[in-house]
Amino acid sequence: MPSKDSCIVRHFRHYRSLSEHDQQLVEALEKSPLDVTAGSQLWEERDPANDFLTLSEGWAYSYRQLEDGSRQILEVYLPGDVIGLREYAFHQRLTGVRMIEDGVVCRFPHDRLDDIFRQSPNLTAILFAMASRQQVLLTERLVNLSRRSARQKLAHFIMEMYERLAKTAGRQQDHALRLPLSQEMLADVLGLSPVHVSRTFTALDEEGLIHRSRHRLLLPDPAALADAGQFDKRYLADSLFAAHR
Amino acid sequence: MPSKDSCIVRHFRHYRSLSEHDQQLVEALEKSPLDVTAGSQLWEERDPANDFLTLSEGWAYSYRQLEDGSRQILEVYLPGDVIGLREYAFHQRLTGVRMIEDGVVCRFPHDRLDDIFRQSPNLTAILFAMASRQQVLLTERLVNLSRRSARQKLAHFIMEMYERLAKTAGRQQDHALRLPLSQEMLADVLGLSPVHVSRTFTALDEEGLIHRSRHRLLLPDPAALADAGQFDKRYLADSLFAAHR
DNA sequence: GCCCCGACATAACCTGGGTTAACGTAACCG
DNA sequence: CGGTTACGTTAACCCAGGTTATGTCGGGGC
Repeated sequence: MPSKDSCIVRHFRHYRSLSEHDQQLVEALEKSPLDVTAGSQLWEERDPANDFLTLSEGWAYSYRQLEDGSRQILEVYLPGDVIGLREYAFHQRLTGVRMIEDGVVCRFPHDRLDDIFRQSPNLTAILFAMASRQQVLLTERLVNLSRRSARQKLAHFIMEMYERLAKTAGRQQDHALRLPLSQEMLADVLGLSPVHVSRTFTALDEEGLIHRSRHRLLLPDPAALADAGQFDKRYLADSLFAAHR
Repeated sequence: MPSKDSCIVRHFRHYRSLSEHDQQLVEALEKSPLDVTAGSQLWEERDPANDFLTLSEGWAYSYRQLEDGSRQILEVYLPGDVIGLREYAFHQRLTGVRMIEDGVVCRFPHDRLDDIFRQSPNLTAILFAMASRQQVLLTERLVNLSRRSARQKLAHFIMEMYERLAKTAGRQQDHALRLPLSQEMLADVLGLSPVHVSRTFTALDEEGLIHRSRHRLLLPDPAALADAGQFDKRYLADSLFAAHR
């Protein structure tokens, strides 16, 4: 038993406090940690879908590969996220998942989720909240993709990452973030070409909205960047009332 | 008690069989049916989010209104769908929802869901499967929006509706569907301008991939249309194994 | 029968971002 | 320390789809 809560347990606690029994159930999900290296494939489209992953360390992403060779990145996962909830009702994976950097993951089977449904309505609600949150993130990404200009897309995505990281890392109000994505990956997230990502980055830089050095970004004025990207953080404000009874 | 199952109950049964008690729980969700007219707003962005809707009759859609006046339609709901699962973990609505045609809906509070979590792991799994399915639909729409041409987008959307309707209506293998959406709404679904929807419709028509009369569509060769839209129905193949134990 | 109105069609013109391709630059490696 | 490789930059050119504007058609009211 770890002296400090794992990031998964912390993620669950974000929604509601856990009973002793709940905590044991959650910790059981992390029984078999697995080291994975940057770029390694956690699963592939059409693989049988019988389990989920908890991401303990490192970043990951899910994507769809299209017939014409292009690729759409659907979601970027940070430590603490549960991967694969999407495919609970499917027998095949519909998306691939890869690590962005070295990290640690834990697999647990769909059946384990059914155990939780039976044993803890509290954890069930938390998991439902996580699914809800992921759907909302996806919704916002969809809007970002279809209705915003390249400049807005990039600004919005940076702000999303900035806010999500602030939450995980406990409010790093330092106006900076590490974004370990290549411009090619950003292009695949935002539905742009890598070339145009570069152009847009340069433009934001020249306007003084961001400052770049390697994979580190400085945001001199996050509010201005949020404005440039029509970023409204309400969609990240997920929470759950305390369990009644 | 209705002599025939309601479409909600049928939707639940699609995933797994229901015990007597389960069925009563589901039917309780439809206690207060409400007639609603075409175009009426079921909820608005920023409304307090304390309940869900079951859609018993008619079509509905959810959307986001952007600052610049444009609108993105996120999802089209058909009879039997549960609306609002997305916002379970939020206290505010993040999207508006409107009826496309006259219909019947039933509201039930978030708390009712917690009751279900406590009383029926079986129904819980079904609801989780529904959330999973919705996330997958959203994922596919996202890919459609960001990576496909206007022609592909329209063909894909028509095929999606064709297949979804086939499931609800019990395989209407008649190569036809009723699509009660104006071209303006289609534009807002597909991230196109109404003008270009018209152009694209005409093009598909001239190629003989579809045939139009009012809101009725004929698909002389669904397979060809699916091909034109890179439509792969795997993402609609949601199901759940029988409950074990 | 005439007017109105909303939904769709068609054409001319414009633009944001794609494409291609050449070039810089940094990290790594033998 | 020169070569390789991956990643980012910059510029020239192009096109899918947006915009604007005008026209058509069908249905409802009177």
